[in-house]
Amino acid sequence: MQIHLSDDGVPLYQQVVQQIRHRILSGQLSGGDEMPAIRTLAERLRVNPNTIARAYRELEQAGLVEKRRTRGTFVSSSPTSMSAKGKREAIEPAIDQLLVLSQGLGVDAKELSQWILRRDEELQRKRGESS
Amino acid sequence: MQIHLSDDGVPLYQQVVQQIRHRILSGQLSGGDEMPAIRTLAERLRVNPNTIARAYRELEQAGLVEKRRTRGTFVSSSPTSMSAKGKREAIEPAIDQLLVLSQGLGVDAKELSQWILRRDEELQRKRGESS
DNA sequence: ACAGCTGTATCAATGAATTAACACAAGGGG
DNA sequence: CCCCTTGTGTTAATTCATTGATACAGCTGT
Repeated sequence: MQIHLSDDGVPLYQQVVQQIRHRILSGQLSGGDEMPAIRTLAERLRVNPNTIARAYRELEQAGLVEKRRTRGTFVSSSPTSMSAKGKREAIEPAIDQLLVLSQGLGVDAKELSQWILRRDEELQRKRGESS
Repeated sequence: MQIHLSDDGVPLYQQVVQQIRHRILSGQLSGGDEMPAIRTLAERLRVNPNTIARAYRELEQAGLVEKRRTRGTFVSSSPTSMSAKGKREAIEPAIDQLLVLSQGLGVDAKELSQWILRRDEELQRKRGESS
Protein backbone atom coordinates (compact mmCIF):
# COMPACT_ATOMS: atom_id res chain seq x y z
CA MET A 1 0.00 0.00 0.00
CA GLN A 2 2.22 2.77 -1.32
CA ILE A 3 0.58 6.07 -0.53
CA HIS A 4 2.27 9.40 -0.98
CA LEU A 5 0.99 12.52 0.77
CA SER A 6 1.73 16.02 -0.43
CA ASP A 7 1.12 19.36 1.22
CA ASP A 8 -0.41 21.03 -1.81
CA GLY A 9 -3.59 22.04 -0.02
CA VAL A 10 -5.58 18.89 -0.74
CA PRO A 11 -6.86 17.48 2.58
CA LEU A 12 -4.92 14.46 3.74
CA TYR A 13 -7.96 12.23 4.09
CA GLN A 14 -8.98 13.05 0.53
CA GLN A 15 -5.56 12.16 -0.81
CA VAL A 16 -5.85 8.80 0.93
CA VAL A 17 -9.35 8.23 -0.47
CA GLN A 18 -8.33 9.11 -4.01
CA GLN A 19 -5.27 6.91 -4.09
CA ILE A 20 -6.95 3.91 -2.53
CA ARG A 21 -9.99 4.34 -4.77
CA HIS A 22 -7.75 4.39 -7.80
CA ARG A 23 -6.03 1.19 -6.71
CA ILE A 24 -9.33 -0.58 -6.21
CA LEU A 25 -10.89 0.59 -9.47
CA SER A 26 -7.77 -0.20 -11.46
CA GLY A 27 -7.60 -3.71 -10.07
CA GLN A 28 -4.42 -3.29 -8.07
CA LEU A 29 -6.54 -4.21 -5.07
CA SER A 30 -8.97 -7.10 -5.38
CA GLY A 31 -12.19 -7.90 -3.56
CA GLY A 32 -11.52 -9.49 -0.19
CA ASP A 33 -8.05 -8.03 0.19
CA GLU A 34 -7.39 -6.80 3.69
CA MET A 35 -6.55 -3.14 4.11
CA PRO A 36 -3.90 -1.95 6.56
CA ALA A 37 -5.28 -1.29 10.03
CA ILE A 38 -6.16 2.33 10.69
CA ARG A 39 -3.38 2.79 13.21
CA THR A 40 -0.86 0.97 11.05
CA LEU A 41 -1.45 3.12 8.01
CA ALA A 42 -1.65 6.23 10.14
CA GLU A 43 1.73 5.51 11.66
CA ARG A 44 3.31 4.77 8.31
CA LEU A 45 2.04 8.05 6.88
CA ARG A 46 2.81 9.91 10.11
CA VAL A 47 -0.75 11.08 10.35
CA ASN A 48 -3.44 11.02 13.00
CA PRO A 49 -5.50 7.79 13.07
CA ASN A 50 -8.63 9.91 12.77
CA THR A 51 -7.50 10.98 9.33
CA ILE A 52 -7.28 7.40 8.10
CA ALA A 53 -10.51 6.50 9.88
CA ARG A 54 -12.25 9.25 7.97
CA ALA A 55 -10.79 8.10 4.68
CA TYR A 56 -11.92 4.52 5.33
CA ARG A 57 -15.38 5.77 6.31
CA GLU A 58 -15.74 7.58 2.99
CA LEU A 59 -14.53 4.55 1.09
CA GLU A 60 -17.06 2.43 2.94
CA GLN A 61 -19.93 4.81 2.15
CA ALA A 62 -18.83 4.64 -1.47
CA GLY A 63 -19.15 0.88 -1.29
CA LEU A 64 -15.48 0.29 -2.06
CA VAL A 65 -14.49 -1.27 1.26
CA GLU A 66 -16.26 -3.06 4.09
CA LYS A 67 -15.38 -2.66 7.73
CA ARG A 68 -15.83 -5.56 10.12
CA ARG A 69 -15.53 -4.39 13.65
CA THR A 70 -12.64 -5.88 15.56
CA ARG A 71 -11.63 -7.71 12.39
CA GLY A 72 -10.34 -5.08 10.03
CA THR A 73 -11.16 -3.36 6.76
CA PHE A 74 -11.47 -5.27 3.50
CA VAL A 75 -11.84 -4.37 -0.13
CA SER A 76 -15.44 -4.85 -1.17
CA SER A 77 -16.10 -8.02 -3.14
CA SER A 78 -17.89 -6.24 -5.97
CA PRO A 79 -15.11 -4.43 -7.75
CA THR A 80 -16.97 -4.51 -11.08
CA SER A 81 -20.25 -2.86 -10.20
CA MET A 82 -20.04 0.12 -7.92
CA SER A 83 -23.13 1.48 -6.24
CA ALA A 84 -24.81 4.42 -7.90
CA LYS A 85 -24.23 6.38 -4.74
CA GLY A 86 -20.54 5.59 -4.84
CA LYS A 87 -20.22 6.68 -8.43
CA ARG A 88 -22.05 9.85 -7.67
CA GLU A 89 -19.81 10.76 -4.79
CA ALA A 90 -16.78 10.10 -6.93
CA ILE A 91 -17.86 12.00 -10.02
CA GLU A 92 -20.17 14.78 -8.89
CA PRO A 93 -17.49 16.92 -7.19
CA ALA A 94 -15.46 16.82 -10.38
CA ILE A 95 -18.55 17.81 -12.37
CA ASP A 96 -19.28 20.70 -10.04
CA GLN A 97 -15.73 21.90 -10.33
CA LEU A 98 -15.87 21.75 -14.10
CA LEU A 99 -19.19 23.60 -14.19
CA VAL A 100 -17.83 26.39 -12.02
CA LEU A 101 -14.73 26.67 -14.18
CA SER A 102 -16.75 26.71 -17.38
CA GLN A 103 -19.24 29.24 -16.13
CA GLY A 104 -16.38 31.50 -15.19
CA LEU A 105 -15.30 31.47 -18.83
CA GLY A 106 -18.76 31.97 -20.23
CA VAL A 107 -19.26 28.38 -21.39
CA ASP A 108 -22.71 27.06 -20.52
CA ALA A 109 -23.55 23.48 -19.59
CA LYS A 110 -25.01 22.60 -22.98
CA GLU A 111 -21.89 23.66 -24.80
CA LEU A 112 -19.79 21.88 -22.21
CA SER A 113 -21.62 18.56 -22.59
CA GLN A 114 -21.08 18.63 -26.36
CA TRP A 115 -17.48 19.52 -25.81
CA ILE A 116 -17.09 16.44 -23.66
CA LEU A 117 -18.53 14.16 -26.34
CA ARG A 118 -16.16 15.62 -28.91
CA ARG A 119 -13.18 15.33 -26.63
CA ASP A 120 -14.03 11.73 -25.78
CA GLU A 121 -14.12 10.75 -29.44
CA GLU A 122 -10.81 12.47 -29.93
CA LEU A 123 -9.23 10.58 -27.06
CA GLN A 124 -10.72 7.27 -28.22
CA ARG A 125 -9.20 7.82 -31.63
CA LYS A 126 -5.80 8.62 -30.22
CA ARG A 127 -5.99 5.53 -28.07
CA GLY A 128 -6.73 3.35 -31.06
CA GLU A 129 -3.78 4.74 -32.94
CA SER A 130 -1.15 3.93 -30.37
CA SER A 131 -2.38 0.40 -29.68
CA MET B 1 -30.40 44.94 -11.09
CA GLN B 2 -32.50 42.22 -9.47
CA ILE B 3 -30.22 40.10 -7.34
CA HIS B 4 -31.44 37.45 -4.96
CA LEU B 5 -29.27 36.18 -2.12
CA SER B 6 -29.85 32.85 -0.45
CA ASP B 7 -28.34 31.35 2.67
CA ASP B 8 -27.60 27.95 1.21
CA GLY B 9 -23.90 28.04 2.02
CA VAL B 10 -22.74 29.67 -1.20
CA PRO B 11 -20.67 32.75 -0.30
CA LEU B 12 -22.53 36.01 -0.81
CA TYR B 13 -19.88 37.56 -3.03
CA GLN B 14 -19.97 34.51 -5.29
CA GLN B 15 -23.72 34.71 -5.65
CA VAL B 16 -23.37 38.33 -6.71
CA VAL B 17 -20.61 37.45 -9.19
CA GLN B 18 -22.60 34.61 -10.74
CA GLN B 19 -25.79 36.57 -11.21
CA ILE B 20 -24.10 39.67 -12.62
CA ARG B 21 -21.92 37.54 -14.86
CA HIS B 22 -24.98 35.77 -16.20
CA ARG B 23 -26.65 39.08 -16.97
CA ILE B 24 -23.60 40.34 -18.85
CA LEU B 25 -23.01 37.15 -20.81
CA SER B 26 -26.69 36.82 -21.70
CA GLY B 27 -26.86 40.39 -22.96
CA GLN B 28 -29.17 41.76 -20.28
CA LEU B 29 -26.34 44.15 -19.49
CA SER B 30 -24.53 45.84 -22.37
CA GLY B 31 -21.05 47.23 -22.68
CA GLY B 32 -20.79 50.71 -21.18
CA ASP B 33 -23.74 50.26 -18.83
CA GLU B 34 -23.07 51.69 -15.40
CA MET B 35 -23.24 49.31 -12.49
CA PRO B 36 -24.77 50.31 -9.16
CA ALA B 37 -22.27 51.91 -6.80
CA ILE B 38 -20.74 49.50 -4.31
CA ARG B 39 -22.47 51.09 -1.34
CA THR B 40 -25.78 51.38 -3.17
CA LEU B 41 -25.93 47.70 -4.08
CA ALA B 42 -24.63 46.72 -0.67
CA GLU B 43 -27.41 48.65 1.02
CA ARG B 44 -30.08 47.22 -1.25
CA LEU B 45 -28.91 43.67 -0.53
CA ARG B 46 -28.35 44.46 3.18
CA VAL B 47 -24.78 43.33 2.91
CA ASN B 48 -21.43 44.82 3.81
CA PRO B 49 -19.90 47.02 1.08
CA ASN B 50 -16.76 44.90 1.19
CA THR B 51 -18.79 41.97 -0.09
CA ILE B 52 -19.88 43.87 -3.19
CA ALA B 53 -16.39 45.32 -3.61
CA ARG B 54 -15.02 41.81 -3.73
CA ALA B 55 -17.60 40.72 -6.25
CA TYR B 56 -16.79 43.69 -8.49
CA ARG B 57 -13.10 42.96 -8.14
CA GLU B 58 -13.58 39.40 -9.38
CA LEU B 59 -15.73 40.60 -12.25
CA GLU B 60 -13.03 43.09 -13.16
CA GLN B 61 -10.30 40.43 -13.10
CA ALA B 62 -12.52 38.34 -15.36
CA GLY B 63 -12.64 41.27 -17.78
CA LEU B 64 -16.39 41.67 -17.48
CA VAL B 65 -16.44 45.11 -15.87
CA GLU B 66 -14.12 48.09 -15.64
CA LYS B 67 -13.74 50.25 -12.59
CA ARG B 68 -12.91 53.94 -12.93
CA ARG B 69 -11.90 55.34 -9.63
CA THR B 70 -14.17 58.03 -8.25
CA ARG B 71 -16.39 57.53 -11.30
CA GLY B 72 -18.03 54.16 -10.85
CA THR B 73 -18.09 50.68 -12.31
CA PHE B 74 -19.10 49.95 -15.88
CA VAL B 75 -19.80 46.86 -17.94
CA SER B 76 -16.80 46.16 -20.14
CA SER B 77 -17.27 46.90 -23.82
CA SER B 78 -15.59 43.67 -24.89
CA PRO B 79 -17.35 40.78 -23.20
CA THR B 80 -15.04 38.42 -25.09
CA SER B 81 -12.66 38.39 -22.17
CA MET B 82 -10.84 35.30 -23.35
CA SER B 83 -10.11 33.82 -26.74
CA ALA B 84 -11.49 30.45 -27.75
CA LYS B 85 -7.97 29.11 -27.59
CA GLY B 86 -7.55 30.42 -24.08
CA LYS B 87 -10.82 28.84 -22.99
CA ARG B 88 -9.76 25.52 -24.44
CA GLU B 89 -6.45 25.55 -22.67
CA ALA B 90 -8.25 26.30 -19.44
CA ILE B 91 -11.05 23.77 -19.69
CA GLU B 92 -9.70 20.84 -21.65
CA PRO B 93 -7.37 19.49 -18.94
CA ALA B 94 -10.28 19.42 -16.52
CA ILE B 95 -12.39 17.60 -19.11
CA ASP B 96 -9.69 15.01 -19.66
CA GLN B 97 -9.39 14.44 -15.94
CA LEU B 98 -13.13 13.98 -15.63
CA LEU B 99 -13.22 11.57 -18.56
CA VAL B 100 -10.48 9.43 -17.05
CA LEU B 101 -12.22 9.37 -13.69
CA SER B 102 -15.57 8.47 -15.23
CA GLN B 103 -14.14 5.77 -17.41
CA GLY B 104 -12.58 4.21 -14.35
CA LEU B 105 -16.06 3.99 -12.84
CA GLY B 106 -17.69 2.57 -15.94
CA VAL B 107 -19.49 5.75 -16.91
CA ASP B 108 -19.23 6.53 -20.62
CA ALA B 109 -19.03 9.98 -22.15
CA LYS B 110 -22.64 10.02 -23.30
CA GLU B 111 -23.92 9.28 -19.83
CA LEU B 112 -21.51 11.81 -18.42
CA SER B 113 -22.66 14.61 -20.70
CA GLN B 114 -26.26 14.04 -19.68
CA TRP B 115 -25.21 13.95 -16.08
CA ILE B 116 -23.62 17.36 -16.51
CA LEU B 117 -26.82 18.85 -17.91
CA ARG B 118 -28.84 17.43 -15.02
CA ARG B 119 -26.38 18.65 -12.45
CA ASP B 120 -26.28 22.12 -13.95
CA GLU B 121 -30.07 22.41 -13.76
CA GLU B 122 -29.95 21.24 -10.18
CA LEU B 123 -27.40 23.87 -9.25
CA GLN B 124 -29.29 26.61 -11.08
CA ARG B 125 -32.45 25.69 -9.20
CA LYS B 126 -30.72 25.68 -5.85
CA ARG B 127 -29.32 29.09 -6.65
CA GLY B 128 -32.71 30.57 -7.42
CA GLU B 129 -34.55 28.99 -4.52
CA SER B 130 -34.61 30.34 -0.98
CA SER B 131 -33.88 34.02 -0.78
C1' DA C 1 -9.37 -14.68 31.54
C1' DC C 2 -6.53 -11.55 29.34
C1' DA C 3 -3.33 -9.17 26.34
C1' DG C 4 -3.51 -7.22 22.03
C1' DC C 5 -5.57 -6.19 18.27
C1' DT C 6 -9.72 -4.10 15.64
C1' DG C 7 -12.85 0.23 14.60
C1' DT C 8 -15.55 4.20 17.17
C1' DA C 9 -16.59 8.46 19.55
C1' DT C 10 -15.73 12.92 21.69
C1' DC C 11 -13.47 17.13 22.29
C1' DA C 12 -9.91 20.67 21.30
C1' DA C 13 -6.46 23.19 18.37
C1' DT C 14 -5.55 25.07 14.12
C1' DG C 15 -6.04 27.51 9.85
C1' DA C 16 -8.46 29.26 5.98
C1' DA C 17 -12.39 31.60 4.00
C1' DT C 18 -16.05 34.80 4.51
C1' DT C 19 -18.10 38.86 6.17
C1' DA C 20 -18.24 43.02 8.71
C1' DA C 21 -16.68 47.60 10.78
C1' DC C 22 -14.34 51.48 9.79
C1' DA C 23 -10.91 54.69 8.05
C1' DC C 24 -8.57 56.36 3.72
C1' DA C 25 -7.70 58.57 -1.03
C1' DA C 26 -9.20 60.92 -4.98
C1' DG C 27 -11.96 63.11 -8.58
C1' DG C 28 -16.34 66.04 -9.71
C1' DG C 29 -19.80 69.48 -9.37
C1' DG C 30 -21.79 73.34 -6.95
C1' DC D 1 -12.61 75.78 -2.35
C1' DC D 2 -15.52 72.05 -0.21
C1' DC D 3 -18.68 68.67 0.21
C1' DC D 4 -20.27 64.42 -1.73
C1' DT D 5 -19.68 60.19 -3.91
C1' DT D 6 -16.64 57.00 -5.96
C1' DG D 7 -13.53 52.81 -5.14
C1' DT D 8 -9.57 51.08 -1.82
C1' DG D 9 -7.30 49.23 2.21
C1' DT D 10 -6.75 47.43 7.02
C1' DT D 11 -8.26 44.92 10.70
C1' DA D 12 -11.24 41.98 13.46
C1' DA D 13 -15.10 38.66 14.31
C1' DT D 14 -17.12 34.56 12.86
C1' DT D 15 -17.81 30.34 10.83
C1' DC D 16 -16.35 25.96 9.10
C1' DA D 17 -13.32 22.18 7.59
C1' DT D 18 -9.37 19.68 8.83
C1' DT D 19 -6.43 17.46 11.93
C1' DG D 20 -4.95 15.90 16.31
C1' DA D 21 -5.15 13.98 21.23
C1' DT D 22 -7.27 10.77 23.85
C1' DA D 23 -10.41 7.57 25.70
C1' DC D 24 -13.86 3.90 24.68
C1' DA D 25 -16.05 -0.72 23.14
C1' DG D 26 -15.72 -5.22 21.30
C1' DC D 27 -13.75 -9.46 19.24
C1' DT D 28 -9.97 -13.11 19.11
C1' DG D 29 -6.30 -16.11 19.68
C1' DT D 30 -3.55 -17.86 23.29
